[in-house]
Amino acid sequence: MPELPEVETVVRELKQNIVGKSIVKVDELRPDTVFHDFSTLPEYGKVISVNRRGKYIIIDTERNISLIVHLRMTGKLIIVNNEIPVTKHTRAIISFSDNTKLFFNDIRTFGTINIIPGKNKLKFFCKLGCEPFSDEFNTEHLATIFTRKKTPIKNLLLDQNCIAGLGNIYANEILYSCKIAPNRPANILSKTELQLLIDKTREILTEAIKQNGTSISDFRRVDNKSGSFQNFLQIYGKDVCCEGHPVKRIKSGGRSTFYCPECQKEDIE
DNA sequence: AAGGCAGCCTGTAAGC
DNA sequence: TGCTTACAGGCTGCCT
Repeated sequence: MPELPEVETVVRELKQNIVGKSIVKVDELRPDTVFHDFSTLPEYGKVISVNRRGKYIIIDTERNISLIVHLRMTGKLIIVNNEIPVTKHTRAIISFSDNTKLFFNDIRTFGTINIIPGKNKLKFFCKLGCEPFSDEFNTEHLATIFTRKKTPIKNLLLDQNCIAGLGNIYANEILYSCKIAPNRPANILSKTELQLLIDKTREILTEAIKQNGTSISDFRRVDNKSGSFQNFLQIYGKDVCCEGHPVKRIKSGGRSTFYCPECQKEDIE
């Protein structure tokens, strides 16, 4: 599942491959993939930058148009030349003037491409929470947004309006690494635990980016290669934790939650 | 207001 | 063997 490290991996590879190329057109092969408010699709010009915000990929162009891609669960951006055929999962194609193309393949069809005027970017992302690597991600900020939130901490880690970029796998890993039980109400976490949460979040995301992300089901890089962080997972999908304790699996916020009842305390230390 | 959860979708795997 | 069912999960929107 593409989460922050997987999206960051794609963004870094796109930077090397499409910056400076002119976008000729964007074709939608399946309805409800490409969204825009233009009466006719605009001229794009060259790609001037590729960036990430949360799990969104932002492609900015010369003519001040932004293509905002969300991979959701199974979306992939694959750089291809003319010889590689469209598959039944190809939802959209971004074509460049040098005849290379960027295929947007997505088995489950939840992924989207939004084409918006650059000036609307702030509005597009206005509800999104803080970036884990930003200064805004600090204990004071977390204490503020967690106040009066009795929701399990795991659910809040997944809430993109609180923190942008975490998904189910990394939320599990971060909480195990902090020895915090996933069902702990967010508002009872201590200042020390919040700091630990911040440190471990950055540590795990940094290592995952270094490993080009986690290919636990079907994440692929732009050259269709896999990431390797799945080899370093400590709790997600495991039967026993690294201390040898049995791992418990529950549903929280409708998602599989793996935790070690021995290591992850439900009470404040 | 806040929180919980169905629904969107399709491929895979398990169960009968 | 072949059908059915459960599951995976990011995000929106509805309901309580």
